[in-house]
Amino acid sequence: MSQSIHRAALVLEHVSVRPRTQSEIAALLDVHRSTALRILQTLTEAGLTRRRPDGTYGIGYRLAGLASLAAEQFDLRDIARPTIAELGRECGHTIHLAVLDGAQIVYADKIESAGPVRMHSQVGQPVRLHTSGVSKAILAWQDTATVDRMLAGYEYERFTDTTITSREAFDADLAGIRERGWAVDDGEFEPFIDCVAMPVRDARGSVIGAVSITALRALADLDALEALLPRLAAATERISTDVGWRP
Amino acid sequence: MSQSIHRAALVLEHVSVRPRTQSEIAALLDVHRSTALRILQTLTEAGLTRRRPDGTYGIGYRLAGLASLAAEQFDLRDIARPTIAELGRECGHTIHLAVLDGAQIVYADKIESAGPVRMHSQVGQPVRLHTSGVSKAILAWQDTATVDRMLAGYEYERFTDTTITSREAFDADLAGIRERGWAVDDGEFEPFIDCVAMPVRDARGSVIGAVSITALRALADLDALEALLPRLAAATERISTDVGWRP
DNA sequence: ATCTGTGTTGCATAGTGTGCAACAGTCGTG
DNA sequence: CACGACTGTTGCACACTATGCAACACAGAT
Repeated sequence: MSQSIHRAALVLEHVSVRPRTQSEIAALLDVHRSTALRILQTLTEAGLTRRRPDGTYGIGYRLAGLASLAAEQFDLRDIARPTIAELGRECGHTIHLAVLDGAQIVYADKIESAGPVRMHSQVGQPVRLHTSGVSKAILAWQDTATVDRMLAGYEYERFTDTTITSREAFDADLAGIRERGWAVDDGEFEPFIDCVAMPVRDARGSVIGAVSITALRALADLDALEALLPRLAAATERISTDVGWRP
Repeated sequence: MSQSIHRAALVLEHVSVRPRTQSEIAALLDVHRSTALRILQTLTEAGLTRRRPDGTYGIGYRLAGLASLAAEQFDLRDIARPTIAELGRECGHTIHLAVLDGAQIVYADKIESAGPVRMHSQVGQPVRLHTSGVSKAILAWQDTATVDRMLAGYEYERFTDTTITSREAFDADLAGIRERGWAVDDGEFEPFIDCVAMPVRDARGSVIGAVSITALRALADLDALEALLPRLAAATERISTDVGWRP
């Protein structure tokens, strides 16, 4: 590993939190002031940091430019796949990854269970917003304007006795999800198929996706699924960390 | 300057365009394969690059995370100020910088001319969309949904004989702007005050702002302002480059 | 089975990144 | 206004790290 490059990366971490003076950087890295200056000069020449008018160093515009250029490479699905595969192996149920994709939520990935039942959810297809755990785990943490936009004209079609059929009831459900940190689908779309779901966050803490564990009630009822919440929490925290979120 | 850190920055530039193999990186940097591997290993450990399942290296999620964390530091106004100040000195007229700010366009900065006339545009205030050069230079390159959203319910108030007073005429004007690359305000808000404006782009080429040169017609008519277009083009290209755009 | 290209590792050393001393500039205090 | 403290900057000697090399492992093509 390259010590100099590692130090440069640490500089970027520190200045991304807030702009820092050269002496602060020297102290944080435990190096001499002249060493800090040279690291900052090189990073600034590359556009990764910039010297602000007040003499502090902040993140440079080119760093944002690089992230933008590479936007197509950031596929949550790729990064989440090993983690949800492991979760599927551990608990033996169907695992879904869904992502917020513009104004809709789509299934991004799916780990089929080894059991006799196949869930008919399809990767790439939109998620039904009012019944599925993943969509509720995403919507619960979106701002009101986004939720309003996504639910404008939405039809709360009844599928089973537990289907939510009004915006008021849906909002109440989302409030409960925010409170406890996870969502459920209590046979709301198909009788006897339940799931639990938790959100995936990006670097800024915004919810960009969700992962769920789904099972036929005869194999694992909601209590059994809720017992898996610690594993689900570990998986979504791992995925969030992998895409840049820090607790 | 640190050669190692400079090389790391070059690696980031190259892999942001598209994912690359380790050997490609070695060739691009003109270093040994083992050197390229160690640079990539250090960047990957820091999350700035990541090794994809196919063995190539792309930009890492943490880089996007750093840019997100630092989003509040990216103030187009700060970066544009020296360039528009120089443009103002060179041509002796009033210079405006406007930015796309959510669903509106606002004046972000203004360089007053040394002449007797003061434009009453105010930094921080919204721009009148159908008459000003900067707003048209921004709107011309927004997607239809954005333009529709911004112009929903908009009142095309007539101020002078040249004011545009319909959405159809406005759209035709925007089409002309796209074709020639710059916008004008031909006394559309106040008689005898004209301007030319050009767009500012971000790293992905999206138009995020515009710069204009405004003058009293008695001092510089539209022909005189159009003669300044090369200087205006150089200024907007400089600002765009400074915020990460590459031709 | 063989060849080629790519990825990886341990190691010696070329050469770079480092800290130091000295200097310059700024700001607060008396 | 002078002084001290702190921060920023530069040239330089050298400590030590980043480098290329050789050797090896592996995958894919022939």
